Amino acid sequence: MNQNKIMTIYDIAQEANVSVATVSRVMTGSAKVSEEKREKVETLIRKYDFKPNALAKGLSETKSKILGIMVADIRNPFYATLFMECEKEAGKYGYSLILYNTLSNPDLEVTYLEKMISMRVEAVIKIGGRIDDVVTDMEYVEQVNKVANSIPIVITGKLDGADCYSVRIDAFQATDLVMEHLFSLGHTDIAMIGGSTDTQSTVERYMRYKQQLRRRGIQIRDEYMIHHDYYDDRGGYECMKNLLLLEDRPSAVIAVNDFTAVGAMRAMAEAGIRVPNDMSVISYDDTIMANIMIPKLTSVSYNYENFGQMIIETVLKAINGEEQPRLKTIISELSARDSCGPCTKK
Amino acid sequence: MNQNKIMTIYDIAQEANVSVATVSRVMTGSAKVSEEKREKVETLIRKYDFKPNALAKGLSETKSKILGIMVADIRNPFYATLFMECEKEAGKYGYSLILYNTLSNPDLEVTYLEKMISMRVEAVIKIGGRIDDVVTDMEYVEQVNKVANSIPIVITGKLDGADCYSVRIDAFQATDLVMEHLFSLGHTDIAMIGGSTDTQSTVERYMRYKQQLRRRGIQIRDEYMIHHDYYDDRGGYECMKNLLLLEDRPSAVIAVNDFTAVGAMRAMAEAGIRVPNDMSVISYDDTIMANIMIPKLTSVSYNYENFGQMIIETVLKAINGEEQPRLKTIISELSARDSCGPCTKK
DNA sequence: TTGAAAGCGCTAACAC
DNA sequence: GTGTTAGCGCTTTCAA
Repeated sequence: MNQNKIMTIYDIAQEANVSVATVSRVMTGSAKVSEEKREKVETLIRKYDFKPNALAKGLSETKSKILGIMVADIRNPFYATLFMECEKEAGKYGYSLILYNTLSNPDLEVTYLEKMISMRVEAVIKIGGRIDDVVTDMEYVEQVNKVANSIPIVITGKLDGADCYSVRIDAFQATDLVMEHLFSLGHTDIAMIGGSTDTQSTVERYMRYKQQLRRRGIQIRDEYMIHHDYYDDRGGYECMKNLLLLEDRPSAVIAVNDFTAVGAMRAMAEAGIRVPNDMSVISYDDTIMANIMIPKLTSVSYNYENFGQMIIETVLKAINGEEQPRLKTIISELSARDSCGPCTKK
Repeated sequence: MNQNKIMTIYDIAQEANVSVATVSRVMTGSAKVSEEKREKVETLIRKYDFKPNALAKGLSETKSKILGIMVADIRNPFYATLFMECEKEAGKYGYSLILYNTLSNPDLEVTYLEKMISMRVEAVIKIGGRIDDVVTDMEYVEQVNKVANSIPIVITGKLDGADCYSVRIDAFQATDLVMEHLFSLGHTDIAMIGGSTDTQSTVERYMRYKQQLRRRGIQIRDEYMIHHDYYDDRGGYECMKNLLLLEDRPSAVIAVNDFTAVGAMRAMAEAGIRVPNDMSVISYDDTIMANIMIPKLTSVSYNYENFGQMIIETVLKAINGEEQPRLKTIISELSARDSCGPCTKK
């Protein structure tokens, strides 16, 4: 195995007694070629299973046909699903995706950004991560903008001085869905748990949550809002532990993502609290986990396929220099399942 | 944004009054350069934030510094985790990963294989997928071998005529762990569910399961072995539904992966069967799901970090043409958690 | 040390 | 239609 001479168009051209230009033409279909020569060339291509060198092609055309995509952690089903949809859509246009996991490591973000530049990816897609920090780190934004200067960047977070396109979930609309669902079930004592105060999308959820309570004339209780640095099950577990310390417990709990809900439900199970009989749980993202839990989680759902398509569409337009809005918005739906029930609190 | 002239070594060379060769030398450190010129060049590099074109570099050196990786479905935490570890390890050596999801679509597998060749990835990593089919599709293997002819391929499945390197889990050893654990808890009526008869690794698990029963003089019952085409929670759910139809139910159930276990546990919950009091559940892969379930799943665990490292190590050696075994083996450990208990069946 | 120039494999402008 | 050739941006002999 390994090493049986790799073919080039020169080899093909020679054996076919034509010029490399002709070979190139039949490969790309960029110009007319006589039936006869085309036949000959195509036969050889098949014979040798010739695959043109994408690096050379990329170099020559100054387009790599590669997109770079950075996610916080591909093990999170939210990211994985979105990645897949992006891949599917990008594939239709001949693009391949280089994936980088930043693991929320600022240094890695920068390192990877540089790698992508070197690789001459035609656009970078950033899903989550530092760009969504509430307090904008100007130094970082500057880094990003330096890149954006030559390569289009599409993010799923907020903009705030960053020179990118944004395709993001409308956190307000999503939260309205949650609140209305809970209200319709008679809940008024509602808590919100998980998520960091550093993350814009989280902050917006809390903001809207408070607005909605206020609108209904329901008192806002600080002890019903519990943040956590980690968006994993541990975070949810700890938040819920704290919540359960309260004398007057809520009848419903909103978790900022499925992971958090999962952790919360563990804490509840340990405390002998039944979902949804004793307490309702609702969350965001509608990942695979929502379906897996017992009871199944009611969760805010996005049309991931649309989401991915919109990202890629934005990428493509940006690459082609087409005019388009800087900010596009994804609206959510509610996947009502089994973790929410009527308010039973007297 | 977009387009402020991208620099090349020519631009740098010109402004520094040196030749491109010199610039190249300071970038790669491939040869001595006078302190003075080096300074000048480095200053300019920093000034313009110059990043060399990886495509040109790749073309020139005929090495892309890219690895292609094909997984069945990145949404499966098993694949996601392994991907991440590979990325981490590959990054140490300057490699980036292009990820492709085959979604078990044979056509896609071939398409992606071709893309990788074009991209001149230095090696391809295949995790799961058709190469692990029990009945070897000779046509497909031929396809693979044609690739392997010029690019090293590392798989996690069986070989069987495929000209690749394999880093795989020892299914026998893993299953021994499972059986011993169950035996030690007093179980003898043990079922195995999920997984397709088309998949080698699954078949091996069933095989060893039977061997172990036989060894202990326990009767093998066909109705205790239920296969399913899908390795997801639905598969597990349906298998368990069937199992529960039985008059004489097992006291413990082995699921071929966490997903299957999860689905099975749903069916059990619906039937009012408590885990582990009424029935024990154990599975393979120890993904995030194992930790999330209530009760937490006992599952066969691999050291994913080692796994990833071994894959990359194999890749690297293959790229460098170093001699190495065709088959390397990953041994498993058991993560004992809460889903298995002593046998309570009278 | 340093520079000139060939070469990596492909595309596209140009001339025939 | 078809071939020649000049890039694309970098590395690496080969001389000097």
